[in-house]
Amino acid sequence: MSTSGQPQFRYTQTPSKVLHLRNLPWECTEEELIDLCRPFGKIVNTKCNVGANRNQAFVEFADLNQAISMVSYFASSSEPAQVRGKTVYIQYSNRHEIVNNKSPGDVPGNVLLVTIEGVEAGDVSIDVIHLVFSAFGFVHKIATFEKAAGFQALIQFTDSETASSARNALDGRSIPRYLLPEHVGSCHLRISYSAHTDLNIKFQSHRSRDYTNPYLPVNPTAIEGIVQPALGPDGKKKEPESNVLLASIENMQYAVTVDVLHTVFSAFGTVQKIAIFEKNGGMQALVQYPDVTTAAVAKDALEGHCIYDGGYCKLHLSYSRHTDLNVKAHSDRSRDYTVPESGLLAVQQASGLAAAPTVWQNPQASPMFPGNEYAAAAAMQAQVSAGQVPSWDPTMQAGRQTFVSVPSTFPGQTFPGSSVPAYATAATPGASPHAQTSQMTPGVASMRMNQPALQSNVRPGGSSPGGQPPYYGQ
DNA sequence: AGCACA
Repeated sequence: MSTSGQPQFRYTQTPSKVLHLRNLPWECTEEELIDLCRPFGKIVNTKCNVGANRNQAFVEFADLNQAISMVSYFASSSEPAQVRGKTVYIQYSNRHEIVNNKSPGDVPGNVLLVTIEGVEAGDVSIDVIHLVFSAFGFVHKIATFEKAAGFQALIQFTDSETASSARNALDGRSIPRYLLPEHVGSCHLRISYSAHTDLNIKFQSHRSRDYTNPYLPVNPTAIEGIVQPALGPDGKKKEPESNVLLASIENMQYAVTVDVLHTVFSAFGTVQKIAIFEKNGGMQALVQYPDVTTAAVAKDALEGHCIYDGGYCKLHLSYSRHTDLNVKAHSDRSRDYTVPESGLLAVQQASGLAAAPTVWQNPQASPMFPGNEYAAAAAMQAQVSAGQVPSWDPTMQAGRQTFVSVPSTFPGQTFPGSSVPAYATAATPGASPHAQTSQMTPGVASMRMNQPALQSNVRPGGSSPGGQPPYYGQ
């Protein structure tokens, strides 16, 4: 192996339509780069701020001859190539195309996604973050959260120019030591752009702030130092009740889709919204009912039971801190049943249930969250605990079905004497068998859906469900 | 002033 450590520079370089530019001024912008290169041809790609000093760049021309013309021009010119008065050295790159130029996080926006490496959430207060980023302009909102990647913050500026200046100045830098606790070692900021334009901050808390709205209520449970979970009679932590249940699914041998969950949870009342997300390699879901009472009944009835026989897809339920999920109306990871849908609408109206378009609070919730599930989730409800951050993956949209059938071929799925479809459809929110909930007690092997009601409804997808009712074994 | 990204 060559271990000299000295790069072997080639003095005769193979022409490439990609040019390597050095000695650029600090944080040279793409615009400055393009201004320099544009006279020689069509620029199809760039990569700026490359190298340890971020003073190198690559430019890719559409045509090799254009690159050659630029190199040739400056090779024979008495005036060197310059940016901001600095001489720029140009040579052919040793690669022939620029790859992976712009990840989603490189597309500028007014909201930054900041990962603070090497710290825990408690080490960097939101006030410190605010202080650091306010140097570049008015910070509108901040939402912080913890993810596998570390402690992260979404920081909303007025515009992408302000956000860019903050990013350019702070990316890769560290928060000044005097702002941090003693025990914190290095703490580098990794900054990219979020796809968000406006964060949805519900409370002022130690996790989230909205500096544009001083009257926003303070979330008492989210204030640092006041977090003291209520204790139940048995002395165990008692989580506050909620109309939204957090379901974690254990031993998930089979697919658990939004539709499966809707079927299961509709047995206890109208399911308004569902969001499925991954957590620590497992699967969790948030299920929203209209009221706490219904959620409580569902929680008690379903806790510890399995969706499928054989101990598969065992449910564990707790109350979420959410009260109103902000989810895509139709995706394979989430569903908002309060949003009228063609086909559904007719059924709902026919059954006397007003399809209330006013309930659709978040027409903006659908747009792209390119892979930034943490970001999307954070904005969903900024004060949410890290353990309950829903996410969804809009990239999965392409292959989604409107209604996915419950698989009908689960081994060991016993349901004696029943061939009744397991479907509670999105069209049957009113068909929920409250009257039956008393039967839905643990220990009962089969906890059936309201079968007549279910059968009376036609699924929008039109296909005949081949599945059997979910089985709630112990 | 000397080649990114995963």
